[in-house]
Amino acid sequence: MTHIRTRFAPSPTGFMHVGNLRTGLFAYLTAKNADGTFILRLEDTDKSREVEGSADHIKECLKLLGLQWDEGIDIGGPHAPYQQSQRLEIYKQWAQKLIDSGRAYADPYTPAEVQAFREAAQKEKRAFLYRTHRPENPPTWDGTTPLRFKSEPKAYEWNDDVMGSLKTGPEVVDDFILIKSDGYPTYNFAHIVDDAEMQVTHVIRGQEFLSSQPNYMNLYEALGLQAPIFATMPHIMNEQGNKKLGKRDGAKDVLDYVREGFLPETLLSFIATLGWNDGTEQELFTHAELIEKFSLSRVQKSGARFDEKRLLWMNGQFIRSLTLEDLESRAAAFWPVSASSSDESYKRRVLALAQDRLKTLTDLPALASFFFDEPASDLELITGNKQLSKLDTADVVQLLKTCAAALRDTNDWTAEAIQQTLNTLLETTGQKPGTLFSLVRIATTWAPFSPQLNDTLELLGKDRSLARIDQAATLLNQA
RNA sequence: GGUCCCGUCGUCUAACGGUUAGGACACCAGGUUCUCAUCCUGGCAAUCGGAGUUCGAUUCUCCGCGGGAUCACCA
Repeated sequence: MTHIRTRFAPSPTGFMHVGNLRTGLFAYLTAKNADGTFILRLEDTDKSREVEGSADHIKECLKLLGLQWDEGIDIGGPHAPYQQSQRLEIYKQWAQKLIDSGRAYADPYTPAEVQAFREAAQKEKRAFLYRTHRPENPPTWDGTTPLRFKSEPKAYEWNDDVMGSLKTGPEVVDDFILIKSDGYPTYNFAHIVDDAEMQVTHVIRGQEFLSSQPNYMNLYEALGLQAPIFATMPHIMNEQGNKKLGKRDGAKDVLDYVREGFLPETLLSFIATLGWNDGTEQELFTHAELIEKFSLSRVQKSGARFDEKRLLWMNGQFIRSLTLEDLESRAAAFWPVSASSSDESYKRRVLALAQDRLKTLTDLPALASFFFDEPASDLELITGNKQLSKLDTADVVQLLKTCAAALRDTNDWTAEAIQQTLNTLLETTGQKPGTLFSLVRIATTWAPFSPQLNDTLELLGKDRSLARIDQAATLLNQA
């Protein structure tokens, strides 16, 4: 069994979205499932598109999901450097091999001239092929013009670990640029050199590269290299399902999801199951389970649509699976400002009541602010209530006073004792739970929804609960 | 337009050529002495079309149709 080595090789041209990250995740899982090596390489060969801070962003995203690389930028390794802009000499050496063997030549055309060829082809509704314009006596390459690969077109048939058996005709193989006129290699050249030097065994990448695959195989042959195993990931489609997920149209920064209260565990499980399943009916996976169960052969061939509803559900599931202590540390950044003066044990009790209700951590303020702030009263909650609107205002006030009195006499202020009192009130007042409980709930929280009444009152405390009920009675009297 | 890939409920998906085509999300209905959730129960809902191979095709082949990708001195 050969030692599996995979790599994730993003370019630092902006933020990562779930599509990018999934490619990285599957490369990571392929390696880790086989006790292999996961490499992080930075493909920064296009200086004009480079975005400041992207490299840090990429590393942050990987670390967030626990995708620690074994070799790569920052940490180095036996094939350092892992940043392409620092490997220019290596590409030049490999390029020289191709020049020497007559498989690379200086491209004498200006960009405008190539563009003219392209447009002519387009006009005739043909695919553009550079090699039909290949110069007969190209000048010696001096590094000021692009260096092109001289292809040897042929048909290919190969196996892809995800897509299965694939084949193409010779018409798709073309001469492509190896080294740009600025001295940097193209992706097409650099990644092949690096994968060979770094002994990458499995090349895992998105479907957008499928059509250039024959070119790569032609280059492998020209370089005398054995091609690695290929695994092509299907696209993740946008919410409408009509386009590959991309930054231009709505794809979100992965870190934005964290800012919006999604757990890293959710993101990991969600991204993994977008196009992969383990063949059982399991829906949620931990990091360890993914490593254990992942296999490329169970990756879907067709594109999967990004479904935010499912993400939301999954996040709720993971939130509920956390211990209270864990949830508390995750929630730290999401409390309403009014909670800042509250102590940790109180906040923890609030969380215990909110845990079942959270879909994202950003829901916290809406769910719990009345535990910290005095809520603004909203009589609409009473007048718009189906049960309560049947009663006269005077009756409602009287009811509140009766409740306040009974609760005031409740000495042991626990959820159990409060429930006892509330049950007794049901009997003495003859009201239905839907009327009585709703009234007290609204009077003490002024929220459209809240945790169970006895738990809410217990946590608010006796004094605060009674004060709010009294105030509600006063307010209604004035209305 | 050329080339390549893909095609099971609305969505994500399961099904050695033999299943009443299964699960999950979403949605709908009911239950859990109050709201909102959670949780539980039930419901709705799919093999793109046509040929062929076969005793038998979601599954294999071909032709359509539909969707996507690609055709850069971007990756």
